[in-house]
Amino acid sequence: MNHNLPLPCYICGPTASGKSALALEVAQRLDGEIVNADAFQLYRGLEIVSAAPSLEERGQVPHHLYGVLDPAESADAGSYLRLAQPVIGEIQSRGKTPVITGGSGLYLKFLTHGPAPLPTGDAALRAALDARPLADLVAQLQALDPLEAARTALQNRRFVARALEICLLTGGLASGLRDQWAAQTRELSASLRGYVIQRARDDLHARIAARTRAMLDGGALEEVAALVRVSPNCEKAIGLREIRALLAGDIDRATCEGLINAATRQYAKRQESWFRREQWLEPVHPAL
RNA sequence: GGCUCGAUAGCUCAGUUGGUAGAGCAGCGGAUUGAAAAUUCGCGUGUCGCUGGUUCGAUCCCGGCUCGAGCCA
Repeated sequence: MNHNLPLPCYICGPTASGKSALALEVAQRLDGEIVNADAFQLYRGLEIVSAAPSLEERGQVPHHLYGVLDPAESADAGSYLRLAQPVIGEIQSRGKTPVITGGSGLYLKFLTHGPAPLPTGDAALRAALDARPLADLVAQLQALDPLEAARTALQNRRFVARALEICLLTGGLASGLRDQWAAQTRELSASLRGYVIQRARDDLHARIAARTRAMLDGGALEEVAALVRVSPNCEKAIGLREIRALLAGDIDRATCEGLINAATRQYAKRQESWFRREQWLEPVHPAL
């Protein structure tokens, strides 16, 4: 590691906690540039629904990796890492501080702790695995890699299929590869710096409700209506399904708003769980 | 005004032939290294509308009251 390069600064927190605004402040103070770490703000044409920074905000400080993917493309933590690393390196090489901000915990984790030596997901294999009963997958994983099976939440189809996928793709043991990564990543947190925004639940929920309303009033319907081809990956953005149902006349506006709020609150809760474990993050409690 | 039905968790409701009650959703907590705004695990949070009566014991049975829905006037 080159110690002359500015160390990145991470700004984390649940959705609607005010990450973009804080990142802007930090970037201005540190002479930095902002790098997106949000799985959905990567997509073009999803700016409103994904609550990406406004053009006005982007004008104040250079922003990177916003709207760089077509909605028809799919992404994953690995492809994000390959996208982000050169951008971050380039910012550092110019003597600027990368201010990395976003709510996608797994993507951030790839950045901070590196990828495990595991194969990329294989769409065809996944389709084949998805077609089989969970009990089958569990039995096969237990046969191929009993240690991995013991460590896996066997009710979670995703996790079982992924573990099995690794074994089948590598012809080896998923558990062994994961151990390798765990060993090399143990001391990394010490050299990281970053902040996590923490807000009282009531406050966060109020901010979520206000933001949802502003989205629906501010062009989200038109944005969703304009989406043509959307990858299964991008399809999962909160708000897409709900706004489509509204556009189709299946639900009314109040119902749509309520559904989006609930989904967003649940997402925010999962994010808080994730970031709570990242003990290297320093909590920040913004004044209202 | 009369009759009927309903009133149980934050919401929608189930249930107890009388022994203080349980589902879904919401909520809360957890897991989580290539789908992650995904996926998944755990947790019931309650003056059973109010008030008398019967009973060893009432959320349940009976009377009255209040509120809501419907029907008849």
